[in-house]
Amino acid sequence: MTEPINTQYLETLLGYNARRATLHIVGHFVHRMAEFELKPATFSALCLIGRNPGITSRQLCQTLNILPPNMVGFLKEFEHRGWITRAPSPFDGRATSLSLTAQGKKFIQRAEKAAQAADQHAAQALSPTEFKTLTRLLKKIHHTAAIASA
Amino acid sequence: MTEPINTQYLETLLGYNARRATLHIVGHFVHRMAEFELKPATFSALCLIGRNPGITSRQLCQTLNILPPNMVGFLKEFEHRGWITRAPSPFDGRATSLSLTAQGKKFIQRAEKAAQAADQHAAQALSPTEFKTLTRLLKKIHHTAAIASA
DNA sequence: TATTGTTATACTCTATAACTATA
DNA sequence: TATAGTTATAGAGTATAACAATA
Repeated sequence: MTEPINTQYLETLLGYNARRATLHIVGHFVHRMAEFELKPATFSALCLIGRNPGITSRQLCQTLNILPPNMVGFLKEFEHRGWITRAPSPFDGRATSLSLTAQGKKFIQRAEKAAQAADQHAAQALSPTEFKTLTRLLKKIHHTAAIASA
Repeated sequence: MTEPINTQYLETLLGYNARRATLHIVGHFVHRMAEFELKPATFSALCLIGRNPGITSRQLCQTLNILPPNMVGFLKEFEHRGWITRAPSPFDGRATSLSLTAQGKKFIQRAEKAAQAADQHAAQALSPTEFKTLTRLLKKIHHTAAIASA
């Protein structure tokens, strides 16, 4: 060990801090959600189906910024595990209407509790007020993208 | 188009917002830094070498949480482009001591300006105070990891 | 002609195993 | 015996091209 490494400049950058913090938070998430075999993308997709019964694959993709070919495997897995059902959309014969099964509802309910616990654990250095502030400012950032692409 | 998608629950989660915001910020970064052919990891590595002359590959890896095999290609590229020099470490015959060349210093100086501009552009929805608050809270989060692993 | 869901595939990023030379 | 740097390679995550069915 020689001298400590100077990281001061990098830590003035929003991008650097955002990337490092997200790696930390997602790391906790993946660790805690391992028992559910859910990762950020699959967890988010299941949550959205639960709160938006009848949502189509394309709507899921647009909302989560996932490309359609990469969603196919997720939905196949969800169906295979008995968490979702696919029905022809009543509005569009090309689309499929996604909903949670009773089993899927129970499962995601438990997973959502674990996700919140993972959040809290990853952000244990923050006060409740700081947690809320951080969440609000992050939301503000990624909502810029949604407005810009509308 | 049927009804709008409800994302309210997901947006209460720190992990979801952090991931989406970081994808937004890093997206801007990569776009703006394309002319320099630098991505987050290579940019950070060059910044650290610039501010820590004589740093070793291993120290770079530990500081940036990059695995040694994945650093090899970066350093090879930096050397090939004439941005860094490698010298045997005076402290340890196994290690190599990294420094920027005059050309590398000029290059990273321009790149750092562009990185700051990318940051500002990605966070244009935030006031200067909010920008500082967000940076501070993100730093607090990923510093937890550093302390926990010490 | 455009869009949904899909297959196949390529590319990038990250991770593991094993080697060499030095400590 | 342990560590620094390296090679080769495997695994995720993400991206593009092209197709059948429907609009």
